[in-house]
Amino acid sequence: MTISRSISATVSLMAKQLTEKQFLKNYNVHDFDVPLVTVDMAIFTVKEGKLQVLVVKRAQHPAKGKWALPGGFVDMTLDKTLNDTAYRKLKEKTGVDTSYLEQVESFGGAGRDPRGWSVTVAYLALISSDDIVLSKDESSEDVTWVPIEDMGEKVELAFDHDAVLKACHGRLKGKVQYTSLPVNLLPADFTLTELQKTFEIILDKSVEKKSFRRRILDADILEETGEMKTGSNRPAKLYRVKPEGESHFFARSLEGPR
Amino acid sequence: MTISRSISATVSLMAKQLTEKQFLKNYNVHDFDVPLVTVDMAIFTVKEGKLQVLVVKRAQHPAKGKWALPGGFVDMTLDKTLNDTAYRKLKEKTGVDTSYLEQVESFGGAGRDPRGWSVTVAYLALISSDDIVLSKDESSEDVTWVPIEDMGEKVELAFDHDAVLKACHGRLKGKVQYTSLPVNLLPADFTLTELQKTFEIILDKSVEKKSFRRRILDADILEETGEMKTGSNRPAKLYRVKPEGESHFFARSLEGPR
DNA sequence: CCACATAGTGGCAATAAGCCACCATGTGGT
DNA sequence: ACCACATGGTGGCTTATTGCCACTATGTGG
Repeated sequence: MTISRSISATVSLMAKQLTEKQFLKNYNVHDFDVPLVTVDMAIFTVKEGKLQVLVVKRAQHPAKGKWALPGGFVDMTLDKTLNDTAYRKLKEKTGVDTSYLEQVESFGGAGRDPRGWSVTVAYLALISSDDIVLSKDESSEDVTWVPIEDMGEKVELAFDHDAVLKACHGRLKGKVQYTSLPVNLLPADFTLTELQKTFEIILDKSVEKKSFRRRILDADILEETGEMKTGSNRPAKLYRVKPEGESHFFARSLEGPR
Repeated sequence: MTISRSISATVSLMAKQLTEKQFLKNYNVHDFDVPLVTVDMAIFTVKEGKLQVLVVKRAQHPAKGKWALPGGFVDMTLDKTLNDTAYRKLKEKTGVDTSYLEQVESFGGAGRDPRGWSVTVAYLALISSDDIVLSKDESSEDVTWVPIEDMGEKVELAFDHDAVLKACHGRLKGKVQYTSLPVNLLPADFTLTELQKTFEIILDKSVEKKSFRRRILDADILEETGEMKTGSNRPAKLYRVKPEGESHFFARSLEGPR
């Protein structure tokens, strides 16, 4: 039984605690109020023509001062489910309380956090950049958007958050191939061209205009607002997502050029 | 370090322990060896023309005597990752140590287990019924296969395992639409008709023969063994999965008849 | 008032699935 | 030995969906 710790005062307590836990486990008795589980999330938005992720500078040890995905411990007094934790964290960091949210994968192991065996449940969130109200001052945390292409070189993540992010990014790219997910990255009203651009940014490749429009329109998930987006050149029809038309699955994936 | 204590004697310790944990959490110090996390799995096989799931009769409280999905606590002394736990559990229950294994979803909440807030990481496993060596006596647990269609009426699951199973079954059905997953439910060598039947059993609908064969063969994931399956009527070519041809994704989903 | 950029469409080619009839080749009964 | 039968396997057309690309439509701004 190895216990390495800097806080010497707790060492003796820990030893006893470990055996108590072991004992309790053997008798199938558990009623702890602090599950050793965290939720970490990859919150995506499209800003300045780039897919960006929200990262937070850690204010506490371990990895103090390093960038990490937003997240934290499940709070059993506040959260009834894991989803509650995810929504709470999303709200804390972005001010957004309704958005696309999806559980992606859980990462657990002895090596991923210096504090020992831990589990994190990774979530994917998509929000419109319009909705963001970054609460920089609120918790005096440094919060910022980083283009996904800059991750790894310009910004390095603590713990195994690079793997967590990779899983979330992979899920996003995968789903975009055969669903209408990207509508969740746009404001309520948008043009088809804006939607197509969003697809292209996520897939990092161009999409054929006619095919794209047919696909989306035939799916019958959008409705015209009646308004037009005016600005430069020919105005474009504005669309919004039909009620309950949120997540449509297509029979074929969005292919690239032959 | 002795672990000899009666359950009643631990009650008072429980209160202190909670505060110790709270203390530790506040200082971001965690080094417990018993994460309050379980892994539960839906182990599928196809037997007697039916998709079946492995269930275990619980030998201990809570839900003693009720059926449940196989699973259990992460053992930090044995498991380096969550996948290790899953593989260990799979081996314990079926004797199989290599098979298709995939993490599906995590379920966490205050209400899912009477012992309190808990998290389970659900896994999906596919094994060939040939490989099974049920270890009934080993842990004196009652272990049995149940056709998925009998779940709910003939067999009820403890905790929220019905939801866990539903998620795993849903994942399986979803993936079978556009991958070659079912090869993992067959023995090493099989005929195309056997593979097609497996698809049909999982999807619970018939699949067009020619379309199916084209799809699989064009994907170039199988190779002929050179042997023929003889038995009744015209013998059929035997195939096996090419090395690294395990999980092929198709551009289009497997549709039913129009 | 005209060039231009962007919105939106027509129509055919290419791809992959559905459909179904037909041929191939064993086993087993007489 | 032979033939009915069940199952394996294929040819070839139809249908559905996407790719392709040129062409038309309609505003803005000089």
